[in-house]
Amino acid sequence: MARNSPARFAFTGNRSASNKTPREINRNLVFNLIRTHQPLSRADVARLSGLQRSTVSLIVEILIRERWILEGSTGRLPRGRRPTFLHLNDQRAVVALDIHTSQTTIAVVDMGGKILAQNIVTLPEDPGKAVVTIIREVKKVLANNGRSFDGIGISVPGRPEPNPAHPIFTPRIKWSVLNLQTRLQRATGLRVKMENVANGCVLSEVWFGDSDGVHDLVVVNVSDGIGAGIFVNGRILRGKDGMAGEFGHIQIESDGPPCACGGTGCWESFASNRAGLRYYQELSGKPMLPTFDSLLRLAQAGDAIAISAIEKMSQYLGRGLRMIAAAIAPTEIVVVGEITNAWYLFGPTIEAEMKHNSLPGLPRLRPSVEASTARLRSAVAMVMNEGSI
Amino acid sequence: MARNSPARFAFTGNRSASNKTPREINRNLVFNLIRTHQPLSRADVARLSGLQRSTVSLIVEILIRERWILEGSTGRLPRGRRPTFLHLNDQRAVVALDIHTSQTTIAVVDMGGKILAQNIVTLPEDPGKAVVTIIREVKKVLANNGRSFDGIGISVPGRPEPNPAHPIFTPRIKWSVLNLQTRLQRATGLRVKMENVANGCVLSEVWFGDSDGVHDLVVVNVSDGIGAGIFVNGRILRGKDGMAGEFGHIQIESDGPPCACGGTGCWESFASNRAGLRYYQELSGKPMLPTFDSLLRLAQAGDAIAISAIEKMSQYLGRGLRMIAAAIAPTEIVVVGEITNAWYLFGPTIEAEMKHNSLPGLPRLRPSVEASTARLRSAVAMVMNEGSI
DNA sequence: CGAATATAGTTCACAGTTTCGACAATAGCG
DNA sequence: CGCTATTGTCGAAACTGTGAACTATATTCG
Repeated sequence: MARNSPARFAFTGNRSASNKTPREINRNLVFNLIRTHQPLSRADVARLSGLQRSTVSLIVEILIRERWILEGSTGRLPRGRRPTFLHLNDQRAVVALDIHTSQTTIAVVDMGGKILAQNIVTLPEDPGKAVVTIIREVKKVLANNGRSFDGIGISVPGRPEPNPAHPIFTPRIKWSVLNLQTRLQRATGLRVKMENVANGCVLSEVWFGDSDGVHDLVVVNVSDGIGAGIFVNGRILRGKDGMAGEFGHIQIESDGPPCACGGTGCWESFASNRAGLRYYQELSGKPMLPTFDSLLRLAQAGDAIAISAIEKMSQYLGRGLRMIAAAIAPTEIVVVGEITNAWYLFGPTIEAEMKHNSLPGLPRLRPSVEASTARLRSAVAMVMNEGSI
Repeated sequence: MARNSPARFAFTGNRSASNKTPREINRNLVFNLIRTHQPLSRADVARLSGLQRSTVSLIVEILIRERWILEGSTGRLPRGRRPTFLHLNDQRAVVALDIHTSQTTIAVVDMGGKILAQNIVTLPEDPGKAVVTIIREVKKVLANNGRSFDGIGISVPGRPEPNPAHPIFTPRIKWSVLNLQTRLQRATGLRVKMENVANGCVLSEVWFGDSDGVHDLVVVNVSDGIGAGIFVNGRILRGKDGMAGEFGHIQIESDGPPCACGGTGCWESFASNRAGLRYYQELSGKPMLPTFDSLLRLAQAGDAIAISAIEKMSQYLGRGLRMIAAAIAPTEIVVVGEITNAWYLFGPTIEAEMKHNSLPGLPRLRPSVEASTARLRSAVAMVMNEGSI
């Protein structure tokens, strides 16, 4: 009656495989191993991938011919033939745009994630002029570098999913980012990719992170609003129209303040930078501070009211992260935003609030180090990643 | 400067591919096509899969030899050779267990999802006796059927993820479900798989659903508590220790009633069946009704207080679904539970509340038809699915 | 100094796949 | 009966990874 159960039937997708499929898979595997572990010899790659040395040699030959990787120096071993190290072709690079409401950074990043050049531009208020300025600056970068560029990656706040049915969900940026994408593409001839900030940071973590087993991860971007990038089962959870991860607009109190989204009591009304500034105003009775950085500086200087405001903001942050933990149960939550510049003021309160009354198995919490670097590096991942994440 | 960009580098996983890999992929593809679209001729499969007819023939030969599928009758066409229809081998079946707090259903389900036999057992309170009863009943089923069984699939409330670090999270079931799994396996020699109810319904939707492009989907199980199964990017989102989808324990009011999880103001305290019963008690001043079904019957009979209680419960359900929509942005939310037996009392209020102050792009909302069937059918998917979903 | 040992990288015959064109089987239609 | 269309099979060709044998190169030890 019982039957030995040999093969079962996995869902391997809806596309059929040809006899070229294994090469495609192994090519990706070899390249990604070199990308993340460089320098590496052919034999190293064979050991890490489980492929035969002969197969690795064939694939490496292709990758060299296509100028993705280069042969470098030879290594030294206790005995035996010396290995030839392989590494990424660092002549190939992308242009990275990191667009904020206040300022925009334009940079050159090589395929290994190294930032080779970087400058900050303040964009004009006028939508049309802003786009023109960006295009001009990008062209300047392209002209001033002898390198070949593989594309342009843009990190933007909001949700730049190209669905004509819904307007782009980019609060507080007046000009159309979608417009920018097509115009840049036409002006430069390069592939232009765009990603939400939080998703961009996820890509950076995944492409340049040192963890081999890429675990489930949520990146929470705390800024004027709060958005999250969700990485689960090896892919970014985008959802319909790219709207997944909008935890900032989840109602956490029924009698909360109104939000720009039309609702009331949204999490970001209680836990964003703007909420922190509001708390300071309410507690101090003084006029609203001009920037969140000024609140941080006050708190760092020991201002009791500023510290209280940050305390309150942190409590709500922790409560929201608890919500994310219950919904997604990631192994790790990474926080991005201005608050990471003074994490010691936030972290303990956030962690305490998360631990309070939560389900078992809380995720690790970690502030992003060098988030601006992460945003720029994400451009590489955007250009390289062909919709596979 | 610009470079034509041919191949990019997808993350295709960490395992290398051999020259047998395409066969494995195509075998799965062919089988799943036949499984979901039967009956189908070889030529049909070739058209649907994009594979050559010759390749399909080779794979079909294997599937027939391994007794997964059978050749059936021949079709009739306007002209040309008559096709031979292929269909699942309906002699192969699994045993399905649908465990509730109150009662347990045991059934025989063939690979096509047809329920061949079914009987309901009331389990003794005592943990040890309950397990013994289940094993006895399963053995009875195995003996009374001439069929060969591929395994046993069990649908349980709670989170039966096998992590020794955390106790199984199965509220209100006293005996260890993990214990049941190993003991059943030993007693029958069959592979025994277990899944949370909500995830099981997701599996049913995905394996037996008529949609080809399997979209993102969240199944919300409304019962004594509320749990959700999340299907995104072609896989179930399980999260750390299988704890993803615990929306029921997200705090939606800071001053809410205490919850069994230790927190306060959890969504399920406001929107579960128990909440509905509590509302009725509060509004009527009468003692607590014995079952949720009795509340439904009162409302169906026109009892104004019962209807009010359901109204209140529905509002909170809608609010929570809005939360799920913001977090996951699925294309569809399927509701499972007793409330689907009187959906007309709940649906309109839930939908109205969801629409109220939500982000653009709300998911479709749909009550599950025949949820008990879905739970039983999920056993097939559990047994067949080798961790690929 | 030379042999032994060990490692890196290459070569080649072979087996597993899909593809693609050719072909046989089969049916309807004029 | 011949024409056309469709299904299913066959076989050569192309692509791929495997695994053993082989070359290249370095260290160590007698």
